[in-house]
Amino acid sequence: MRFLCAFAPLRESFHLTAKVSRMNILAELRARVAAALVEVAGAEQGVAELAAMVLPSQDAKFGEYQANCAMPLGKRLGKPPREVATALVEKLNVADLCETPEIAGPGFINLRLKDAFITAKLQAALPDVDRIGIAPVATPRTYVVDYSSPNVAKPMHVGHIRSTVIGDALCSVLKFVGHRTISDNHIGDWGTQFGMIIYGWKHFGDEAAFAKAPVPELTRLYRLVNTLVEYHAVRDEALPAAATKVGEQESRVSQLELAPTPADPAEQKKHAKRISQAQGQLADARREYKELEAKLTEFEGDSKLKPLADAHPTIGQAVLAETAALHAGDATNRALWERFLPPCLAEIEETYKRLGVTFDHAFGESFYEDDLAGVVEDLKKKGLAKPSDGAMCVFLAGQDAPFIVQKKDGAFLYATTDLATIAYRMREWKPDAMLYVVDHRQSFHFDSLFATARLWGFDNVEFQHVSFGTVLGDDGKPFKTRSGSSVGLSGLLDEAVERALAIVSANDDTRPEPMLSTDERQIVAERVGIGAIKYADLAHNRTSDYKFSYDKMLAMTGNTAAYMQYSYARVSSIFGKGGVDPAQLRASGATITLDHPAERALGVAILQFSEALDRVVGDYRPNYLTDYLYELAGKYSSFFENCPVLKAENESLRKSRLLLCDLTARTLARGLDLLGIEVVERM
RNA sequence: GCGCCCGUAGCUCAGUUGGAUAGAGCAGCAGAUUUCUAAUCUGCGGGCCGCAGGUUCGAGUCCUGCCGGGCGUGCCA
Repeated sequence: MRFLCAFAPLRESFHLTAKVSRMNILAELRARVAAALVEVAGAEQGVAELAAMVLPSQDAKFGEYQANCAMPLGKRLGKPPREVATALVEKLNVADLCETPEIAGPGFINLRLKDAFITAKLQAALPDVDRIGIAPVATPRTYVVDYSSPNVAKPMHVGHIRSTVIGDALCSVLKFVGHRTISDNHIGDWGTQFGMIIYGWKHFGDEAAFAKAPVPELTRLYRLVNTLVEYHAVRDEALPAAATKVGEQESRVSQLELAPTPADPAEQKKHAKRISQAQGQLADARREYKELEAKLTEFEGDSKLKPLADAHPTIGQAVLAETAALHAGDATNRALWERFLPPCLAEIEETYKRLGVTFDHAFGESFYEDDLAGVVEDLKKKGLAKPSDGAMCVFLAGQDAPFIVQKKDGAFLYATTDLATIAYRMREWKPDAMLYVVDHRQSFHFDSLFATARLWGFDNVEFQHVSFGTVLGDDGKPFKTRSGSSVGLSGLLDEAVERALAIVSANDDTRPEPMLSTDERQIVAERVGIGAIKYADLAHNRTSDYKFSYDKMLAMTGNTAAYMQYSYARVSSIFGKGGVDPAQLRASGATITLDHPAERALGVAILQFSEALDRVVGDYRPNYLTDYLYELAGKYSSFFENCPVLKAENESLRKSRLLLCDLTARTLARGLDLLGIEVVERM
């Protein structure tokens, strides 16, 4: 399992071009600019790169898009940028899309879309109910997306949210854009944690408790064994090691303090800094020692645990032996494993059901059991793996630590399983890309894994560690319960829904006439609560850590699920209020006109949906989509404030605006759907 | 020690492969409600983008050094 990133994924521009979907406005403008660039400068000037410098404008006064390529091109050609810009504009054939391009500042080319073009595009999107006019990519790629990957030995917790939610969203977006996706939940069902459960069952198992509620019993065993193993590890290894470290730091500090003070002021400063750093490290070491000591004292004061620990002095090794026996085909352990696995999987499935997350496959680690020995053999045969300190290791250029594929006791590791998984996926699915949505702390593992896989022969596939940061609590430290254990996922969802219900009810109660029945409130609360957790996760840049806050994620203002869902409900309600059936309206031949600036801005925003999706795919960042949706909702609000719809001045204007509402609603709903968030018609 | 990541408004966070005057939400202040759902909207104040150099027509963004924080670093996943 991978639950437990940090380098940003490489920007592989050669993949970007292939991944970009069909002709949205931006892609079209880039193509037009590219053609002009060839005429002005010739094909050898890096046309694609220059054309990529057509970007959406940041300020409406510059039009909708701007081409920034005249400056660098001017540099290359040794001509004034404005002159180059003028030449480009002369050759630029965009009359069907834009007003006459304007040159501004040092050589920006500002492009303002024609109203007729906007309305034509919107009109074309109208009948396309599901895709809102977005055609699939011309050259689909095959993506394997590896996400969630919980450990079956213990309940899912807060650490699984990001992988599950981000992975699911990326899969949906990739698929919608037109790629082939294969989602695979690489469940941890074959590692050391199972040795713990097996050992626990053999010594502390309660048959009756298991019959009554299997998963809590297994969780109890896991926690118990884990505690006992930890006790011995702390007492015999960690604490002595911490003591040694304190001693080392003490002597280092005294050495530094006794050393003569350098005469040179700069050296003096460095010297003082070294001392203060060493002192800081000494304080850290002492604190760590005290913490371990306190842990030990607390444990030894526990009248139930201490005797158990004494009765199982070699539990750490015994657990590993159980794991090794399972891997070696021991009949008893195998039978236990087969007995324990189904209830664990059923429990996990419950959570996925609630989250609305599905997978094409859930090949756990155990699926690759039979392949592991062969993987190591092959690596040996190809000279990639060699023995070192009794283990089989792959030594990689530029890395101090080897990639260990087999332990000295013969057991395999997740490195082995991951390699077997890659081989399997390449053989069966022949993907163009393999995405691992796993937290940033495993970046070293994936660097090694990918490097090894390439050496092994899988060098014609894009490997991506789609890493993400940690979910933090209010204190800025990893989100934990007061007692220091990780927060269970299902409890987290419960609380979000509970709080959402209170908010929904309180709001509805303030109405002169409550709008929602008790049942409806419950449904809304479920969608708002779960949506809040998902959206909060997706709206943050995945590489940064973020603070988990119910209050913030459930807020009705700002970039939250509740606000987005509210926006959708508000748009939708217009149809009910006006007695308008969207399908009939679309078929009625009514046309869209753009008079008010707010209408125009909304129309352009709707057309830019596919650009947002392209950005998500390009960088594997769902927050680009939440940003887009938030902006779209903002544009709608502005439109809603300024442009009466049902009370429009005349019938054609009313219909035009209703069509804009329809497109907005569908875009919002589709966007949220791609993020795994459900909408409601009323809230 | 080495490697990776982060440092943006009082707080929580964005920042489109280097673009024009660095943006949201919250909090603060001032407004809008006989409403198309006010769970909303409008406006104001608030920033040596950690510090110092460098590259560039142009740097929050790229390079170097420093300061501060997080994570990782041979038999867990």
